[in-house]
Amino acid sequence: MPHTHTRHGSSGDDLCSTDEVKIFKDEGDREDEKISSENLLVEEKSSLIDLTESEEKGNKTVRPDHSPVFNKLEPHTPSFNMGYLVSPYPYGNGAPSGLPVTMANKMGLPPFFCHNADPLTTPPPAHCGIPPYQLDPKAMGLTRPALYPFAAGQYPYPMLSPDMTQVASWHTPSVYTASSFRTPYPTSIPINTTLSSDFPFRFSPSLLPSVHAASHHVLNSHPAIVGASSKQDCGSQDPTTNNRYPRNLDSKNSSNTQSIDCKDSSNDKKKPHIKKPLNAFMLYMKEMRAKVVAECTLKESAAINQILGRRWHALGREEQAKYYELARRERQLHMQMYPDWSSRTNASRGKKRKRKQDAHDGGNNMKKCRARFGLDQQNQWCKPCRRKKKCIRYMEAMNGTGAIEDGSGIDDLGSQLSDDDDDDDDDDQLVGSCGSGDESNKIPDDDTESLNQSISSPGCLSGLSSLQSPSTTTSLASPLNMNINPATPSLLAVSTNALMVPNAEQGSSQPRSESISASGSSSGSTCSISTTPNTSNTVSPVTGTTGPSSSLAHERAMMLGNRFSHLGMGLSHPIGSSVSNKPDALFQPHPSVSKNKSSANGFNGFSGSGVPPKAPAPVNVPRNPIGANPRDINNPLSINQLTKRREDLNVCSIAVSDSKEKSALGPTSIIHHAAPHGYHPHHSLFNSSFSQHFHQQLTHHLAAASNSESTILSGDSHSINNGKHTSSDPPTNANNPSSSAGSSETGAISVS
DNA sequence: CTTCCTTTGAAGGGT
DNA sequence: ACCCTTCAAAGGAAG
Repeated sequence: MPHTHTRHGSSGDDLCSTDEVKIFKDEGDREDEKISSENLLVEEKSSLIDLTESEEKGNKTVRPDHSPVFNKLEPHTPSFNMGYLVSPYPYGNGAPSGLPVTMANKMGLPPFFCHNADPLTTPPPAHCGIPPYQLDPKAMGLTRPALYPFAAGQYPYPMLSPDMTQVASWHTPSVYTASSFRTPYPTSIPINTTLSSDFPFRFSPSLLPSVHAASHHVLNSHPAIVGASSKQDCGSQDPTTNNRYPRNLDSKNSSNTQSIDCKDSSNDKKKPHIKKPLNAFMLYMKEMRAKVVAECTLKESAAINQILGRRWHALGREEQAKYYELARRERQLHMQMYPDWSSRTNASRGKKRKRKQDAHDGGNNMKKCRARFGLDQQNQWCKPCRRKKKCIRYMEAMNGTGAIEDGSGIDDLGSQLSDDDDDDDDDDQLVGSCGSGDESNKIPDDDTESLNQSISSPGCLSGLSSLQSPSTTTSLASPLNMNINPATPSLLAVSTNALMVPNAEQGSSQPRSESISASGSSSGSTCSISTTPNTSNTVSPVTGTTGPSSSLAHERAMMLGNRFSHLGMGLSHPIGSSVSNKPDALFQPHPSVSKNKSSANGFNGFSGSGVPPKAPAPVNVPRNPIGANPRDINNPLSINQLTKRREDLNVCSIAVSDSKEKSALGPTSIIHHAAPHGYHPHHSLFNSSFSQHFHQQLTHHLAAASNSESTILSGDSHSINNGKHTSSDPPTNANNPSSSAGSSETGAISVS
């Protein structure tokens, strides 16, 4: 519900786009009220409302005291709940932790977060073993947790000293030089210094300290502006702007948007690129990214984002509410700062749009590796190609976009198609798995297509995930559910089913077996992953026997390993993880359904299988929000691939694959087996043992599987699922009555 | 050097 | 009203 589909058309008038508030209004507000004593969130909200109203009335300059909250920003006010006296970024690397102290506590931020019990002094979470530096209270004003001392490109995890440097440089413009921090609001905009206090964390991180030390920072640093001043490139530092801060620009941003802007608006240099205010999730991401990076050793943002997305869903409603609140404030502030600004302004960068479209049309290079090396040599494919990200997307584009002119697209399409029929087959299956299937399929597939399209996500994979994602239907905050199968624990299953079914039902030209196989092998998310090429030929996906067999099997095994590792990894919640003090939603048996948090829903899937049957199977287990389900195979494959631990698994999986084929079984068997063991709250344990276990299981299955794969699969899935997930399976099966193998696999997948 | 990837949410435009 | 698209952050990877 966070994103209840309440259209904000009017949002413009109503700055407060109360969407979030509305969202949580029912439950969230109540909860907030409950906890209001703690964090005064309610007050804030109300104050915000007032603020908003008053603001709407037109006084942008006069806002100082509107928000008690902001007033609370007063550095020395430990009680402050929403403001960020401390750098919002717990990590020296600049990852924001916009969480208010109280929030931080709730969210389980590491103790050091509140290190001296003085929020102000809170050192940047030297998460990862880096001892929090001691702040000199005297220096408080000056000192600020190393906010952005590092180059954006760096995630200097062990960032420690930065503080010192930062402190030293605090007053110097250079502070922001390399910072990822955004540019300040243009001074042109009349900003009341008091306003500084009003800045929500995103705006304020650097600003907060400013309350004491330098209000001037405030004036200059609105992150939203990627100012014309930004890079030297444009060379046009806005004269009006304080020169000291022009460099605040995020290097990346500056490079990207900026350059564009500069070129485009070379004429009007002064037009700074005003960025969109960050939404709740973005704020969350910004804050948690570093943490995730540290935990997972991932660096690839895409993968990290996937994890973050899961965590976001796993996040308690309250916590989310806070972020929504922050986001709302930020929007408000942004509105105030730039009354004339509209997203369309930035949207003017239609170029990007065109580019994307072009990409869809012509992404020749998408299959480059494929075309070049062929299926046989997948190991030589580039990583994306292996993941089939683009390929998938491409296919989706083809299918989704009305097959792109079939004939017309012949250039690219034709070439590609011609290039790799094999690939296409694969992709087709992928597509099929994704639900779009062939054009032939697609045509009839209104539903499917709609699904795909509705899924804004570019890739099939993402599509699935997004599909899974409550956001499309429900949000985390929302009681999810909404699904076909409330009971279905597995997003994947759901998504898969949803996508798949239409094809199957519509009697697509393709044999159902294919679609199933695709789903099975790929197991959904797997669209990307498993899209193993061979599936096209195989009657049953499971049968690794057909086709590219060894290499494919090998790769598939790897994929499985990766994915599986991912279960342990990305999702794994490090014990020490700051994500939440409260039992990790992801890995805890479902706390209390009573709590009725959406987040709770998140784990159901996992808990469902992972949690010992003893747990009363929530009858109506809502569908897991995207990523909420740790076992969601759909989740970031890339994550696994990027992870260290993954390597181990890969090795295992590889070995296994060498042993031969049947990787397809992997997912199912593995997952199911894992489940029986029950979920170990200690994810470390889970991880470590998990890989071994995984390997063993996989081996076993490989050995045994040769015979009765389908049988085993179905058996496993059902046996395992019988507890909570059974419900999930049935639909799948029901949907895919056709092939036992498919169903079994699907079921297996659904487990995840 | 630019774009992609990936996530969710907000917002605007189009139908 | 609904759907679709773009953009916001981030940083590695690929083109």
